[in-house]
Amino acid sequence: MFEPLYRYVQPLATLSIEEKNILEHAFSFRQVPKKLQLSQEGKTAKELYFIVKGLVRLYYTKAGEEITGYIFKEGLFASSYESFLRQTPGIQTLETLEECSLLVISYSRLQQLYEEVPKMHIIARKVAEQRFISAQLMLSSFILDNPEERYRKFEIEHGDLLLRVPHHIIASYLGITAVSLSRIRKRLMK
Amino acid sequence: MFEPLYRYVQPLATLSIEEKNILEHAFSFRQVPKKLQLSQEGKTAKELYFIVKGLVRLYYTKAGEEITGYIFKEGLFASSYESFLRQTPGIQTLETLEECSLLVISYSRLQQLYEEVPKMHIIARKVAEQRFISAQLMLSSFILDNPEERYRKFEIEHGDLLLRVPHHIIASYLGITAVSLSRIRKRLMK
DNA sequence: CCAAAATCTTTACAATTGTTAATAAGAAGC
DNA sequence: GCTTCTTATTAACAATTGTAAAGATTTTGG
Repeated sequence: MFEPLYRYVQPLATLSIEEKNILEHAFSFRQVPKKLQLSQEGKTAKELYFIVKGLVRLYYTKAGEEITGYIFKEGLFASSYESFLRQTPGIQTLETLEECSLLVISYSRLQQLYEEVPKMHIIARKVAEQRFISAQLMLSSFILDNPEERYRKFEIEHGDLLLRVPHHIIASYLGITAVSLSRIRKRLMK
Repeated sequence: MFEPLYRYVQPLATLSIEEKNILEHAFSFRQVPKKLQLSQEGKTAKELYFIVKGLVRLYYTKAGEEITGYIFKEGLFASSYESFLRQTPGIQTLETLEECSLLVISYSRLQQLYEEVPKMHIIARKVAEQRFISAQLMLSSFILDNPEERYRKFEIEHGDLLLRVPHHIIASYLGITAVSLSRIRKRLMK
């Protein structure tokens, strides 16, 4: 159950058996159904999730429409980070796209974990740095690439999601409409 | 000289006089001219900069054109983060837009600082988290807003830069061409 | 198993942006 | 001071995207 988490954390810092034990008691396992909202727009996100199995998406609401900001896969931490880190109401909603197996930790329990395992600061720093690099990479794709190029890169990096996730969700993630995505796909077929 | 740095770090963690002393010896002061490249595409970024005075921009090169990814103002840490954090060659170039007063620390010296002042892990974690939130905010503007809205938000948040930075640089930062920016500005005048 | 909802594609038209080129004004360098 | 480079705007046209609506197909839920 904890193997995927260790596979993620291991390269960031080496944990002793004792530290691993504390870690395992800090997280709780939770199985959740599809379409469950883990945190909601306007509310403060109280938990951080590590995805053992399943897909979770983060979205914004604009003019009644849901605009996807990120799609979290297995083996990643997922959260409405802005709200979670600041512990203030945010504008993001976190919702499962599939039935999910999650490892869950609350904000307060995480702060406690920082005290108990100081090494967690190093891990959290590196996780934050990685997330920042990943966000910057996505950002660069928006200023460097046009929608078609962005779709092509998505296909290469996350081709599996094209079969697991509705296309209108992927379209909004790419910053375009479902109609435009359909046109791009048709264009690239030939 | 170190006041702007403390103003930034203070809210993240309280430093003792001793820790401040170590910090001040870790950074060196450097005055640099306009248009100096602090780190270059294809090379590994060796230093992290805190901007005491001046402006620095980070850009990508595509088809011979410079596409701006970020504009760093006074009171911020600036670096080609991807390259600096991973210590591998990156695709970003960091260049001053004005004459700058900088506090400089090398990668190796920073690692040493982590050892000497463990509290630096906490500070670095929070800095990384803030940068991540800021990158995510920019990202959300690309999927939620059209270029015109993005410009309006830029005007509100960074209106001062419209007078300090050439518009074609701001245009590429907004993900549009200088021509399109000029049209948007004209449209909004009326 | 069936009705309702969700998904994907297509069409037609409007709006916006990109591209290329030309011009004019301003700043920088010698 | 003069030339050169940079910057900002505008025009004209092509290409792309957005919007709205319709239809076909698939999936979902009871």
